[in-house]
Amino acid sequence: MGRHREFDIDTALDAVTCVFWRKGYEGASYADLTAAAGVERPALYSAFGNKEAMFRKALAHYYERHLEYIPEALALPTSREVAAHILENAVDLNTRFPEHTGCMVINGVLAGSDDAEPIRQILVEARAVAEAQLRERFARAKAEGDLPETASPETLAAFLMAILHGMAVQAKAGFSRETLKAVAAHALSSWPVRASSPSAGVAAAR
Amino acid sequence: MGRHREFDIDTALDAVTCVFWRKGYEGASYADLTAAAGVERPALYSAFGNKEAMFRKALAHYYERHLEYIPEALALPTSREVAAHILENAVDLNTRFPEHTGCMVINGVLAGSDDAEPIRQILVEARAVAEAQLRERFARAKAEGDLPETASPETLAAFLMAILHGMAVQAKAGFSRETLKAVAAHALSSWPVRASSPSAGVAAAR
DNA sequence: CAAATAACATACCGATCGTTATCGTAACGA
DNA sequence: TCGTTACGATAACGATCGGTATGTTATTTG
Repeated sequence: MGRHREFDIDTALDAVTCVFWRKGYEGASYADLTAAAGVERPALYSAFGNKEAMFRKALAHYYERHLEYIPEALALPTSREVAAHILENAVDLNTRFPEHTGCMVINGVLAGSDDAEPIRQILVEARAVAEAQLRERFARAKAEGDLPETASPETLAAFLMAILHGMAVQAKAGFSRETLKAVAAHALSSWPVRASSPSAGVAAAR
Repeated sequence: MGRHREFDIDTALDAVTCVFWRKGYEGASYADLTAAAGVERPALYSAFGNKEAMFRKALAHYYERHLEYIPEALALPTSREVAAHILENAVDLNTRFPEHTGCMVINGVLAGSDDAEPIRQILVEARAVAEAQLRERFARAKAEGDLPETASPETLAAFLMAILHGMAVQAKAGFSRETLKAVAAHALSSWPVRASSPSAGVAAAR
C-alpha cells in the first residue's frame, strides 16, 4: 500500500558511493550526496538511514562492485599469482576513474571536504618533495655505480615512498613496531645491488 | 610596548602539532586546539594566523623536529643505506608515540574528527579482513610448498598490503598508471620462490 | 602619573553540519 | 470513490564550525 518510490535505490547508492569514494566520509556533505543522487535529503534518510548507515551500504556496494578481484585472486594456484593479480587489478582500480582515484577504503579517511583542498595540496606537495629528493639521490647512486645500470631511480623512489605510505597507514591502523620492521626488512630485501656487490640482500632482514 | 605574551609560542606550536598529527586538519577543531595549547582562541589567531597558517607552521615544525632523519639519510654513501636509514627511522617515528601514530603528512588527510571514529573503525576492520585473507592464503601456499619454508605469511601479507596502501595514496596524489605499474612490478620482483622454481623474479618486471 | 598599546577572556558572528517535522500529494487496498 | 499510506519537497532544528568584535587587564613609554 501507499505511494511507490520514484527513484531507483541502486542507482542512488551507486551515486553516493562515488561521492564517498572521492571525498571520504566527513568530506561528503548531504549537499554533495543529494546533488549526486538527484534526490532530496529525506529520501536518502528513508532509503538508507543516517549518514553512517549510508556509508556502510556504500562500502558494501564498493566491495562487490569493484573489489571482486580479491576473491578471484585468492583462488589462484600460487601465492605469487595471488599477489600479481591483486597488484595488477589494484593499479587499474586506483587509476581507472579520474573522478575518484585511489581506493575508497583508504580515501574514506584520507580525502576531505572541498575547502580543505588547499591543505591537501600542501601535503601532496610535501610528499612529492620527499620523493623528488629520493629520486635525485638514487640517480646520483646510479651515476656513481652504486646502483646497477638496469635500476630505475624513479621506480625505486616511488617504491620506497609507497612502502612508507603503507607503513604509515598500517601504524594508524594499530600495527606493532615488529610488524612494521618486518615489512621494512622485506622491502629492503629486494633492493638492487651492483654486480660486484657481495650478497643480493635477501639476508638483509637483520 | 604593551602587555607581554603569557604563553610560550613554541610550546603551543608543539601542542597543536600533536593535535593535527592525531586528528588531521579538518578533524582538529579549535576546541581541541585551544584545549591542547592551554590558550584561548584569539591567542592562537594572534600567534599563528588562521587555521590553515597554523597547520602550515605545525607541518614545518614536524619536519624539523621529527623528520630530520631524511637529510641524514640522503647524505649516506650508498642508496641502500639511504633506504635502510629512512625505513628504520620511519618505523620508529610511526610507532613511537601512542597518542599520535603514523605520519603527520599522511594522517593530515587520513585522520578525522572524533565523531567519525566509528567510521574509521569500520575501514580499519575492512583493511584487517583483507590482510587476514591474504595471510591465510599465504599460509596455505607455504603448506603446499608454493612458498619456501623461510617465508613468513604474516610478513608477506603485511608487505603486500603496505604496497597497496602506498599505491592508493599515490593514486590520490595524482600518480600515473605507469608509475603504479612500475611500483607493483618492483614489489613483485622480491616475491619469494621455492628452491625448485625457475627464476628468482628480478625479471618479473614484465 | 597618565597615555598608549597589546594580550587577555568572554561572548558572539554567520555559515554549515547532520537530522527531522511538516505538509501537500500521489498511489495503493477496499 | 474513499481512507490509508508513504513519498517528495520545503524549511527549520540544535549543534558546531572557523573566525572576530569587545571590554578588561597588564605592561611599556612619554
